[in-house]
Order: sequence, then C-alpha cells, then structure tokens
Amino acid sequence: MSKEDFTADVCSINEIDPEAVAFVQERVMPARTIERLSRLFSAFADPTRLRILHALNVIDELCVCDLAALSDLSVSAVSHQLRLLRDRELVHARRDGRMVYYSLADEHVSQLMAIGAEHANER
Amino acid sequence: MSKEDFTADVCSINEIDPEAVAFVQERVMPARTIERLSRLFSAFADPTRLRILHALNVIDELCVCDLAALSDLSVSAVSHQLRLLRDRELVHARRDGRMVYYSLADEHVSQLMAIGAEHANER
DNA sequence: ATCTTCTTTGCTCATATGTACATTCTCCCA
DNA sequence: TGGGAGAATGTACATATGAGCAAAGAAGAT
Repeated sequence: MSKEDFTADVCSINEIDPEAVAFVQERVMPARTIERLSRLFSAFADPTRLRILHALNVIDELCVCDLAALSDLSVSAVSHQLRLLRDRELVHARRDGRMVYYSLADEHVSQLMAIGAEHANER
Repeated sequence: MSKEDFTADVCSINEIDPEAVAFVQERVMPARTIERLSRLFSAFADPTRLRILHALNVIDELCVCDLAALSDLSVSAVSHQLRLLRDRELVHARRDGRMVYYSLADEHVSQLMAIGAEHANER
C-alpha cells in the first residue's frame, strides 16, 4: 500500500485523507503486541545470548556448564542470561538430578536467527 | 543433533567427545557475525522503532512527520531512531525537496516482524 | 536575501542492561 | 548427615541506550 493512494504530496498528518488514517489505525499494532515484540527482540540483542541460542541450535540440549564452556563465558553469566531467556520463553529447562538441560523453546527462535543471519551476511 | 551422540551423561566440557567439540567448533558463528546479528536485533528491540518499522510495513513510504504523527512520537525522537535504523541499513531514505521519505530496506525486515509477532501472539 | 518548513544533529540526563563476585539452593553420594 | 558439584540468585557497578531540548542544515517560497 503506497502513500499516494491516500494523500496529496504534502506532509502533516492532518492533511492525510481520513480514509488513510482509518487504514493505518486499523492495522496499528496494539501497544501490548509492540511491547511483547520489543521484549522478544531484545532477548536476541546481545552477543552472549546469541552465542547461547546458537549453541542450542547446533546441539539440541545442553547443560549450563557445557553452554558456558562452548560459549566461552562464566557459568554465572550464562545462568543470568538463561534466566532472562527462560522468562521470555525462548528456552526450555529440564532438570535431571543436579543438571539442568536447556533447549530452544520453539522453532521461531531458529527461524529468527536464520533470517537475521541471512540479513547480516548480505552486508 | 543431540548431545547424546557425543557425550556420556556428565557435565564438564572436558569430558565431551573431541568429535563433539569439533562438531560445535565448525559451526560456531564467527564473532563478527554474532556482533552483526546482535546489532540487527537490537534495532528491533525498542517499541519506538517497532512502531516506525510497522508503519512503514503498512504504508510503503512515509516522511518523518507522518511517521511521527502515526506513531505518536516527537519528530526529534523519530529522527534519532531513523538515523539508527539507517545506520543499520533497515530503512532507506529518499530525499525529495524538503521532504525525506523512508521505506523498509528489504524484505527481511517484514519477515522478522512477522515471525516475531507470530511468536509474541502465541504467548 | 530572508523566512518558513521539514529534518537532522549535539548534548544531557534518567533509565536499562550486562557482568562480576559472593552467597544460596538443589541434589547426589559417601 | 555432611560434603561437593551444578545451578540460580542478590547486589553493586560500569556502560549503553532513549528521549527531550535547543540549535543547526537543507531547500522551497516570498
């Protein structure tokens, strides 16, 4: 949908055809969705967490200390980030004795990383 | 690929089969890619920028003040964020006289938002 | 040339974020 | 019941980030 369908070639939102305003308003994302989206993406917005997520993408399930070793991070740092990833429901934790095994929560996680990598590699 | 293919049921990366280490190392993302990815995702990690990107997803091309009005933001705030989005090559700017029209840089942007929204709406 | 409109850019401050260190918790085993 | 390994949490601190305000650029209009 292009702007010219609605407006003369002037700025100021006040001059936009009411139809256009309605068109946009109908499609505006609810504030709640925007919030959720930004929280989702902010989970991906850190190198540490990306390393963790990528490791879990390569090997389905890993414990905290494996993640720490593979990502070259302290156990503490990994654990803190895992909590955040858990809260945002990007990873799933499974306890087995003393060990806690983590895995990606759903396929959206790998999809987002794949598309992101595609974009990043193009530039 | 599951961890059991490589390791006994013990922690400590040192006990992982050398084959597994090699397997992971081969697939490790270069630090450069990780950095680029986190920069990419951090661009999506803010409500203001998401509103801007979503508006551009609904209407192909918009000027700064339309974006400000539609997203209910100050022109200054929008402009600051547009600079960031430009730097990260997520939007494209076209000047026409006094006006500068912005549009999404490529289809990855809408793809990422679509998948993100899918994920966000499931929870 | 000057004014006006649209946009961009410094600068600053309050808030958010990531990590380290120390502590606590959970569970297995002796 | 202790002891020890793996994991989670609290706190503190340095850095990063977002928004507002004021000023400066760019380009059409008078």
